[in-house]
Amino acid sequence: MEINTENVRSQMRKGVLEFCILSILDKKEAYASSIIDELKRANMIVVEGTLYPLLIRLKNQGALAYRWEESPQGPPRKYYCISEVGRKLLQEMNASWNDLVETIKTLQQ
Amino acid sequence: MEINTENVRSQMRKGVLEFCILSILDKKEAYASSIIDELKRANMIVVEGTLYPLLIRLKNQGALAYRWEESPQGPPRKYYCISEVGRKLLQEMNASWNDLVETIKTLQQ
DNA sequence: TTTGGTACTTTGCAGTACAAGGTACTAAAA
DNA sequence: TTTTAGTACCTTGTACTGCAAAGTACCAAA
Repeated sequence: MEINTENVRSQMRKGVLEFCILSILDKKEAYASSIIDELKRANMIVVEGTLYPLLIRLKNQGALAYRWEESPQGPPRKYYCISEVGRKLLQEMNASWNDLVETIKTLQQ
Repeated sequence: MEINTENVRSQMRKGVLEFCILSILDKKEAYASSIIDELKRANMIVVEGTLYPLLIRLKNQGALAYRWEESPQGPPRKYYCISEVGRKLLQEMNASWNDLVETIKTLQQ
């Protein structure tokens, strides 16, 4: 078996992606492609097949809402925004993330 | 659907667990139960059914080796220690982790 | 010889991310 | 008019990871 750096990173992304999406949408509403662009800028590569189901999942949980908007070019866009439930979830994720960072620090001493 | 804090934390642990195990074994060799104890102290709850397969996986990848040792009480223990391959893997995981922490910081600004 | 504690192992399931392919709308080029 | 390129959304099947639950085995004390 070989060591695969990409897989290591991919596995670490698990469970953090939702946190990232909510963080992005906490600042301003956005549609899928623009979210992917922002994640890319932050060095977090994510593909469509990952993001779309995730957005739908969060919407079904009541953490997000969306509205359609015409695009200046191309098909209409689905703009997502965070809800009250989503903000609450984001707070919990923030706490969980900070705990995890502390845990790792502890283990490395 | 309900928001489940435990699930949030559990998902975040994914992909980080291997990193934690390697970090622990990088300091000193240990057997499964003692690893679980150390993780618990660091606030990272992990159960046997998770840890044992993970240790076997890492051993099959060549990242770990083990030796049997008699226990003062009870059945013999399987002491694991990190290998050269494991150290290399740990270095990569360290880099990936630091990148991820930076990424999250970026997204929260 | 039975009970309780320690330790290792396996099987089946659930959740997440990815790869790959598909649909549909718009506008510009042929 | 038809074709092509670009944008955007969606779905299906697969791989990997962690967890719950149950099982095996060793040892010592009651």
